Amino acid sequence: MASIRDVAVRAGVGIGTVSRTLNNSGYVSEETRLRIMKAVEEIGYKPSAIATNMVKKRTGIIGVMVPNQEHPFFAKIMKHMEIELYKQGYKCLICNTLDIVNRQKSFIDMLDSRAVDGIISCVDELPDFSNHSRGAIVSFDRNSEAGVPIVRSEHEMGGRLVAELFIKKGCKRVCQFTAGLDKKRTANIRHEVMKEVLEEAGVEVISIITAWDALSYSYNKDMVHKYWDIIENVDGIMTTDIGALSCLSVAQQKGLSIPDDLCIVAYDGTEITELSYPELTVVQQDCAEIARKCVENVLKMVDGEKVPELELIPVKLIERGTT
Amino acid sequence: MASIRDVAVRAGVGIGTVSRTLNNSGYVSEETRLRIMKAVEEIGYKPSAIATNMVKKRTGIIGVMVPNQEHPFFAKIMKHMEIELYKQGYKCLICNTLDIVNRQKSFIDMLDSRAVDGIISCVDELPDFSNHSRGAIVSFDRNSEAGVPIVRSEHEMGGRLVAELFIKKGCKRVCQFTAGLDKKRTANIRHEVMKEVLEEAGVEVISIITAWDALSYSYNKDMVHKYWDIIENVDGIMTTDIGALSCLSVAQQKGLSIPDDLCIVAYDGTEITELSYPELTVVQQDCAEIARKCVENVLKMVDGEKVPELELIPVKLIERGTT
DNA sequence: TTGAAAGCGCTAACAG
DNA sequence: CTGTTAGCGCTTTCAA
Repeated sequence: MASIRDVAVRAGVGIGTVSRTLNNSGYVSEETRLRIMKAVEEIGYKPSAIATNMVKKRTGIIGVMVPNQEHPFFAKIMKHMEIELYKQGYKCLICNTLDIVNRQKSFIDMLDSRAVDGIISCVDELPDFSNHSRGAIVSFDRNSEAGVPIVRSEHEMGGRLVAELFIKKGCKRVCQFTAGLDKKRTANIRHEVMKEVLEEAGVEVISIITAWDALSYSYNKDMVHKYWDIIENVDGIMTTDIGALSCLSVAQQKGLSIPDDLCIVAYDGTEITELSYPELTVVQQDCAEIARKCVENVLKMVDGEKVPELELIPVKLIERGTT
Repeated sequence: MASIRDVAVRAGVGIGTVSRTLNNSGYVSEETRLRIMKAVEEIGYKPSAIATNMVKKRTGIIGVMVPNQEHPFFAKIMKHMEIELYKQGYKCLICNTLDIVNRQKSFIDMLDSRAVDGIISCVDELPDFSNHSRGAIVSFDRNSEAGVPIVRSEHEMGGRLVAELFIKKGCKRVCQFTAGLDKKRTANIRHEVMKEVLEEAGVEVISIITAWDALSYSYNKDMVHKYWDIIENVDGIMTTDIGALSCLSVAQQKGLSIPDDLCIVAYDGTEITELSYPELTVVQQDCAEIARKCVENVLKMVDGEKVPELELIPVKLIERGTT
């Protein structure tokens, strides 16, 4: 593999001059520039990114860690992150944690080994950072407890919007599937807030705790069947996209009329919610903006700048056919 | 940032010895090993991956290039690739081409600059490789024309399975949405074969050419509406998951009874096809196996081994509620 | 067993 | 304007 030295020899110049022309830094006479470019062309020289990394102590790579990139929400977020990183001249390395601690750990380790310049992470609990350089790391959608800056949707607003919609529709008994009501986990905030607002208005709220985040579509459907005796006795339900689609599907199968018998609201609002009939009413997270903000902040941290501890991205209620 | 030299000084040994202990290569006495590990611990030393790359001339990174990672099929494939690469000790860098040539090009360039050890690619036409080292690159699901080895589903079988199913169901007029009938594009093979088998059996086939691959869910629905006068006059339709879901949704909206009025078969068979009611009948691609094979082959190429020009992965027909 | 030395390919002073 | 030199942090001979 040709190196910068080969080019220098061929063009009859020093390697410094070659470096300067290639990087457009410092002065190079037009004549030698041409000679060098010709040599580059002739021997098909391509600079080694690895060697540049060595000198610059940067790889230009940001790692993105999500539970499962196949999940529509994460797939969408990641796509936008890659696009945003590309705009900024960075590359995007991925890790599906699959809720396996070892995977998280080995990914985080890449920060220490400087294999990546920074990390954008979405895991419930980051490993203990006490032994780590801490480096450039931002978290999104989940809490970290480790003093890592976080970017997330304004789930307080989301929960309130859903509650108000249910009230407007005259619902009296509402059910929500949630991974818990512990506010430490940011995704639970919407459920907690919805519950508060609804109960204040005299609406009964039933919270079913499940591993609802599981990508497994069949798991979601199983849950709907399992709790059907509850669901068929409520007039409103809120859960994530996949869960909502499962509810709709099972409800139709059981002969319910949507939204007359049951109002369904999907949280996340990825495109799959437009594929059912009727289309789902959703609270939509602004994935593009979340991604943009994460990238902006992690790159600031790479450059040693400070970033806010918390960034809130507004959500949007879109009323469609299930309410 | 502590370097191997700092460790050596602290432990009172040479850097070679430190390297040997850390990599478990060569002889090191238990005593000095302990001393070195202690020093490592004390100064919190973490080896620099960049420096190792420099000397090994490898990054341990494989690039994966797809049109759009948000698309359910690619999201699934990529997840399995990441998992498979992780198993083999490799990391996974992503690129959404978004059908932008510059993006493809700059990604492929990483092979030349040795920023990645190999590439797994899914684009219609790879850039001209005449100026490239060619390196370790495999293609999946799409043709390349560049002599790049390819891994893909056995779409011939897929097309035949769908055709036979339509025949079994007594369909007389079948419609398919396709990006073309040109067999050079591997995704078209199934459409071409289905058409042949069906016409041989006396079934009329209508092929509608669209940019059906577009992720845009709304685009898919628009197409269904646009060609509704055709669709309402056929008794069978085959297209990809998202297209099929769109058809089902619109058909239900128009009051058709599925599958009595219209049989729908989705090609790809990702999990979203289980979320509708009725669930979609599908031809399912084996994403995990495609991913496994791609990884296996690209890593072989990284090691200089030869791999087959073409690997065919069987598909599976799953009859559900829309046929 | 272990230390010293020679690179890996490039960038960034620095001296002409 | 341009060539030389000194590393970047690590692995790997090669002697000792």
